[in-house]
Amino acid sequence: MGRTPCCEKIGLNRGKWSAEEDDKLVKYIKANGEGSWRSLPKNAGLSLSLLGYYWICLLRCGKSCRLRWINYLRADVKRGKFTQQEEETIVKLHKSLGNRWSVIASHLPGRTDNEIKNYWNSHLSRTIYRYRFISEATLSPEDIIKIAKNKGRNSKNASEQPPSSNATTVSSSGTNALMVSPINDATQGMELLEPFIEIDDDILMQLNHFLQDEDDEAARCQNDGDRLTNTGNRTTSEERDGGWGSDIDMYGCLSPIVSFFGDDHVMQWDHSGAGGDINLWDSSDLGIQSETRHVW
DNA sequence: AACATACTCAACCGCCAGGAG
DNA sequence: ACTCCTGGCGGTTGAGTATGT
Repeated sequence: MGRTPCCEKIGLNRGKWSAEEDDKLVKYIKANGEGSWRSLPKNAGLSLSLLGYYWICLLRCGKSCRLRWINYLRADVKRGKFTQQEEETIVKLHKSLGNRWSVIASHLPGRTDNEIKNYWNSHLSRTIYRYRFISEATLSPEDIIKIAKNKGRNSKNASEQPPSSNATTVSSSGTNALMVSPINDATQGMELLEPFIEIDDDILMQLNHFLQDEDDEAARCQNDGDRLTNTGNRTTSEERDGGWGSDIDMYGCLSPIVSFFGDDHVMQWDHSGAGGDINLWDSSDLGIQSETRHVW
């Protein structure tokens, strides 16, 4: 015999909770305490409705009652916008704990796991993935939050403040061999709305190899006495490779996978599967300029 | 003004662990 | 030892809303 469901699927009252239902639930729990969720709907009177001449049975599921109480009706539930400190705590804890929302919530008094999960999914996660390459090495929680606030459908709005530029410049040394200019260079006037996908480790590795190759090539060019134009602490790519260079600025996951922002153009790359080629194209140039690179 | 698109978040779903019998 | 029940958790959905075109 299989498990009986927590509640009957037929005759359930679903959807938004009415003020009347909230009132009944609060009064019942204040009188009888939490627990016994299965029997609570009936005991609390969250079950009977008069329809014409008939009493009909529309039970709230016990789990639904529990969720409503825990997430919204409890006296100690804090509502409203997350503070800067709370956001930083979420980012830090998520980095170490992952999607263990209840544990994260235990560090944020008054916040529920559901609320934190929603906030993460709608505000912070996309930023993390878009800026994964940068964030893993260089972005502080504060920067991630600032970027998250700067993104969204209003991202074209010039009144929005770009994120801070400190701590976002990395040298071209290191595993990723990236030279990243200050974030605000890239976010100004940029559309950050494209759908994202998570970059898996395989893609990461391939991209890292690709970037390493590019960096090596740049080093060879310098050794060979190629004339490179330096702008501040980075080098433009325009004078070599016909525009495809290693000293590129990478800012995240534009569709389909990731984009690079050079000095005045956007480069995207497409991934054709495990190993093989990636296709680069300059999306800021309507005349499709593309190049295929073998990366494995 | 109307429509399309993107975003938010309350609520639901299925799974799992632990306890009771 | 086994079954069943309950509470708890994380993932997902979809209605409502905001914003862009």
